[in-house]
Amino acid sequence: MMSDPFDLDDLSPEPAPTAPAPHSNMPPPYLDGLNEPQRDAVLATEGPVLVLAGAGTGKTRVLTTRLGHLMATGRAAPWNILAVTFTNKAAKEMQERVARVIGRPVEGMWIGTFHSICVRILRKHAELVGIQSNFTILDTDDQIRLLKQLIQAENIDDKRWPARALAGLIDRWKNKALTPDRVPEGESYAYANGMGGKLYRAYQERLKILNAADFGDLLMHVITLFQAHPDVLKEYHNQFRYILVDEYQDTNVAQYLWLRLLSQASKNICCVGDDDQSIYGWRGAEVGNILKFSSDFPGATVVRLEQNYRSTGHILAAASSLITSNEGRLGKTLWTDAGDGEKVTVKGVWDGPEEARSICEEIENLQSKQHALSEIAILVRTGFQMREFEERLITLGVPYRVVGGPRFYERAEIRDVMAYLRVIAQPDDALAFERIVNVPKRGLGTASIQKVHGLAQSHGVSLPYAARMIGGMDILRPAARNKLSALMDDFDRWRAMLHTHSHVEVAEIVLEESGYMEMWQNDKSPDAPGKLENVKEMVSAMGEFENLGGYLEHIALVMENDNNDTREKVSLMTLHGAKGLEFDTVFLPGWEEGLFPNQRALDETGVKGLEEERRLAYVGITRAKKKANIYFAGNRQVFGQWQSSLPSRFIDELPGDHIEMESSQGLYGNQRQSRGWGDDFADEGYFTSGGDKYGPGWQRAQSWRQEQSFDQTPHRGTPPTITMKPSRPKKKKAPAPISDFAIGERVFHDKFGYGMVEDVEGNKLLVEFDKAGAKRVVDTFVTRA
DNA sequence: AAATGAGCAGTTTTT
DNA sequence: CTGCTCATTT
Repeated sequence: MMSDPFDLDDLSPEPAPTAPAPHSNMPPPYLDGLNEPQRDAVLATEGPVLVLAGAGTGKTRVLTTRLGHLMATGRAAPWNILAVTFTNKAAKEMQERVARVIGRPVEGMWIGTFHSICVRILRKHAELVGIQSNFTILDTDDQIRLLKQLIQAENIDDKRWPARALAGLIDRWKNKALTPDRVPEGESYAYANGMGGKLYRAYQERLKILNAADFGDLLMHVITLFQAHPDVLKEYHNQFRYILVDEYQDTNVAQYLWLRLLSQASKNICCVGDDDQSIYGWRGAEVGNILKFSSDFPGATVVRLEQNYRSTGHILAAASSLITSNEGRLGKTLWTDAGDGEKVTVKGVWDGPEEARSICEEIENLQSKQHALSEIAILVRTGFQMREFEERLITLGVPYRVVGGPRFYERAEIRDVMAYLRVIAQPDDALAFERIVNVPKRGLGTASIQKVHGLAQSHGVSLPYAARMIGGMDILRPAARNKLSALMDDFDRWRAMLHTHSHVEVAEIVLEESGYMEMWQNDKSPDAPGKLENVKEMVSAMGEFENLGGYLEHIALVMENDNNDTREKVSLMTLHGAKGLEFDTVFLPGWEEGLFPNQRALDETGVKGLEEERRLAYVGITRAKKKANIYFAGNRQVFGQWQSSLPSRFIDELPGDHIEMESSQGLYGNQRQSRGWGDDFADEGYFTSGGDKYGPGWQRAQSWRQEQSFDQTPHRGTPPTITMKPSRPKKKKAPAPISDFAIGERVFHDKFGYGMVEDVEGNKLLVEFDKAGAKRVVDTFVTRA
């Protein structure tokens, strides 16, 4: 056992600060295969360290090896280490990979998201910040509903001043760790003529009464706690000797303060990040944090990881060159020894639908060449772009998955079930009670609940408590009163069952007896079956938890929708969702001015916004291991309006040597003479800003525009779809197997819902869907209804 | 208290 | 063109 460098059992309780490595004459085996800077990053254990880890440079490997190294050399016991991430996924991955490095599961190490670690700390010291240890965690939905009540209580027109806006404002304050009394005077005026601050204060008061905290509070309360109670902070100083932070470029002010407080004694803080991949500025992330790391943490060691193990040369060159257009970078140049590979292609197409056809056709092509679908991704800038790809993929019968749709726990049905369970677990949970008091419909509408609210207020009791009181009073109409009393009795009965039944059984009984399951069973909408599935899945997942409380905490903070669907699928997601992922082949559609860079980002934050969009482009390209395909369309339907669009300025910024310009078939060789586009756009002054305006990228885009020599004026209603349609060679496919669906049959489709088969052609069906209208679908995508 | 219709806004997203 | 909220009906 002495030969095991990770033998933690031998650790003395007070590890010597500079314990020698177990094999002092020989580098420990876990350093094998690390390059020079990676080793530096692992071995620089003491003092502040910033690891600038470019895309695909082995960041996670460095992080986990570093953790292993700290333990192997006896510098720290697992519980002396705090490792913070942003997402549960990242935390989980780190946990697993550390286990792999040290060859056994890690126990006692604090690995988790900022939020989950804060909850852990807060549960211990909640009273010191004015709440109780069993506080509930509110999500955005609860937050909005609560704020709405407060806004209405102040007689503010919630149409003019939506609760959403106030929630955003409060979030921004919390992101900066500004408690109500620290909000700058002027900022209060950003909402309802100066009511912002007052409402914020009222909201915080209300949360205390409800014994609840929202996501922002989790961090802010811990900061307040540490600032007001140095003795508590000291406990954590003693415990956390080494702190590691992943994705440091995404931290906000509050997180930065939090980290500074925790690291101020040991100074051993290691932050890993990439300023070029900072894409969350709009939600409070401060690129500034990573840019000023060295001055924030004096004496910091900075290590750059620049050797990329993911992509081939042309891809890296294109991305690197693009990102140099940004100012104020820490500077990094990715390189690879993997060879040039294929150039990045840039392809112009006529319009959105053609873009979808072109990309999906290429995907079919790759599929026929035995490329794995799981190694192909379509990365869009905004959600609405997904639709045309989905439709196209469905028609072609290419399996796909949408990554990062609505979170599992954000779905209405999941939140309903949670609310039921919360009311059972915590009888005074007013928000949960309010959510499900009339779900399913029990004749307890807003009018009745308003009266219960009134009673609760006048007696200073919780809403559920007042609901129980009101049964013996003459406030509600008898019908409503009886319904409410019956419901309250049900709650008591179900609660009592927790002593005699397992929590899974109780959940099943509650959902059955409350009529909740029945409600969805009777629902004829296309997504009702899916919702029932989700509910069942949720209940079965409960079995993995000891008790209801543990489950509720998990679902509030951690629940992820891991699709345990392992079928080969194309991934469809936003660029944001793609960060940290990689694929052999990546399609990047919609590189058009206004869409990408997004006009709104430009309007709202100007150059800052533009640079963030550019980083997003950089993230997009660097997801590709072997091939990146960029697309732009000349016309696009946005909100039902056809608009002509210009190729993105990012296309102009790509280096000519590393890209290949393609044009859609049939768009070449048009007889008509160049007029229109190029000139018009020049007139609009689009290409008149910036230095290298007439670079190779411009010429390519320009010549493309000339090839599109249609009789078309920009900004006109509908594009002339007629003669311009490129005549694509028809694919010759083997005759499709005959479907066993018959005309007139009722079918169900995951996406389009219920419908009737109108026609059958091979394995493709023409279905008239009740909601979605007529669609062509492949028979394997529908089931008999 | 539920069912229709008008009106309107409409990025990116984790916890 | 959606998909949602709110107000007006029944």
